Amino acid sequence: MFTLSEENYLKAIYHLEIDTDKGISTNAIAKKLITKASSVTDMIKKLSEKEVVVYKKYQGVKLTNFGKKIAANIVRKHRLWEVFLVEKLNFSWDEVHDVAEQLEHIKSPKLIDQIDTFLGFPTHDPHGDPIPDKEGNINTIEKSLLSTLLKNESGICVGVNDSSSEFLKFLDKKGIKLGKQITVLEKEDFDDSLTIRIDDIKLSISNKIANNLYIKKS
Amino acid sequence: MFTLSEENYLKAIYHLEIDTDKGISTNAIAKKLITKASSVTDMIKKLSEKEVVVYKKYQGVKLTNFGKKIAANIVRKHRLWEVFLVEKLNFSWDEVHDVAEQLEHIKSPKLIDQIDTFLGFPTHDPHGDPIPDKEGNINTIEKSLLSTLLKNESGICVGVNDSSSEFLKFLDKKGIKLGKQITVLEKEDFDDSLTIRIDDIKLSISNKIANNLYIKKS
DNA sequence: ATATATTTTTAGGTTAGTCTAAAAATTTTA
DNA sequence: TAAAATTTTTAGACTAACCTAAAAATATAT
Ligand SMILES: [Mn+2]
Ligand SMILES: [Mn+2]
Ligand SMILES: [Mn+2]
Ligand SMILES: [Mn+2]
Repeated sequence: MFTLSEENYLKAIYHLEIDTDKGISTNAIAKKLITKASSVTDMIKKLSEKEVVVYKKYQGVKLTNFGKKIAANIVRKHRLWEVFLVEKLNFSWDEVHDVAEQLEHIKSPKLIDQIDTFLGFPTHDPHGDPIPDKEGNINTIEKSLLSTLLKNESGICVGVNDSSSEFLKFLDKKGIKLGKQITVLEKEDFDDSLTIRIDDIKLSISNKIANNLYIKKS
Repeated sequence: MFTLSEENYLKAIYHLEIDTDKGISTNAIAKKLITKASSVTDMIKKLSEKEVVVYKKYQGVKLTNFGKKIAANIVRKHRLWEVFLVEKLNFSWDEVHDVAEQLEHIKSPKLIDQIDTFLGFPTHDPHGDPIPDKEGNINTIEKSLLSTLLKNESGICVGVNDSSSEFLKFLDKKGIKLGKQITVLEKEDFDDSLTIRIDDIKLSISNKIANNLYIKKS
């Protein structure tokens, strides 16, 4: 069994491994968990003892298959709880993350199974992120950052890169939701801002926004 | 804000105060929490600093009004989660307690409000225990242990005194559920066992059972 | 290639929450 | 009411999870 802190380290490493095949550096983990590198070294040694990570001094860490499974299960719980909060308890998508950070640590296999059933086996969370199955497998779909689309390309909005409350509220205000069709009408070389069409409305958005929205091209 | 451990101490004291007006002894708390008296003394000092209990050496502790409110809120969360698990997630009444012990510590006022609404503002948990309102008030009803009923008295089964999984499963097997009408047909002086009628079935139950079932006389 | 900068680890400390053993206070018994 | 038993507190230690500061290793720049 893993402590709350150990679970958070595993999850952090799991998320960091999505972008790379190399070992995850002490500093990267420290940054993600808002802690100190020395604390990370301590914890990594413990996780290594428990055989959830492989660690060689100065080389960074990698999750073992066992570690990946543990981590994926925490992510699974996190995302299922987020769906539950939005679908059943009237939370908005910018309110669920912090509560899910707590709920993901509840230990009860039956509970999460029943939540999954109750929700009708959802495949994605409210932010468009895929929900791992019980074995830890995830179904990744082909998606591109809106900022990489060319003029006249279009697709469906399927996810966010930044799921901070501020960004999500901003999207709400602009009427940008998952599932909406978006077409790039103009790209400004000057500041990389875009003019897009969504719901037959023209919208001008900055590069920062376009860099945090995922589109499934169509 | 209170730690998980502090919350468990507050809840333990809260439950122990139901049976008495006197200060709650160090040993009683240690027994309830399955810990050592010395640990209790340590924690009590901390809780006293935080003004949730009043403590004088060797005199036991009492919750302050503030402490009572905190404790009642944890009990509220515990019982609402138990209702949720039974009503919405197909848990049986003997499976919910341990999960609720974890869920009661989740910090999100909105979450518990929404669960309350989602459940239709239940007043009692699956074991017949009253759910405190947001201010910490509970609605106590007049109830008697089945063992105290006289021959030919009857009433509705409204609660259990022992909510261990073993006892609850035993009740399931015998067909004894909350809400059922129970009539005492016989009382044996010899071993204080009872013959009762429930659903037009005659049942013989030991004093130990009768001592753990609450009846609202009618 | 050597000096400089950065990253990582080690060493030593802190706090929360627990424990055992012993001392002190209170309660019970005779 | 004095001795015995019990309860409670204190003293000192331990572990998990952090921290700061310094040392060691690695990476970068000239
Ligand atoms: Mn989240
Ligand atoms: Mn999410
Ligand atoms: Mn319970
Ligand atoms: Mn209950």
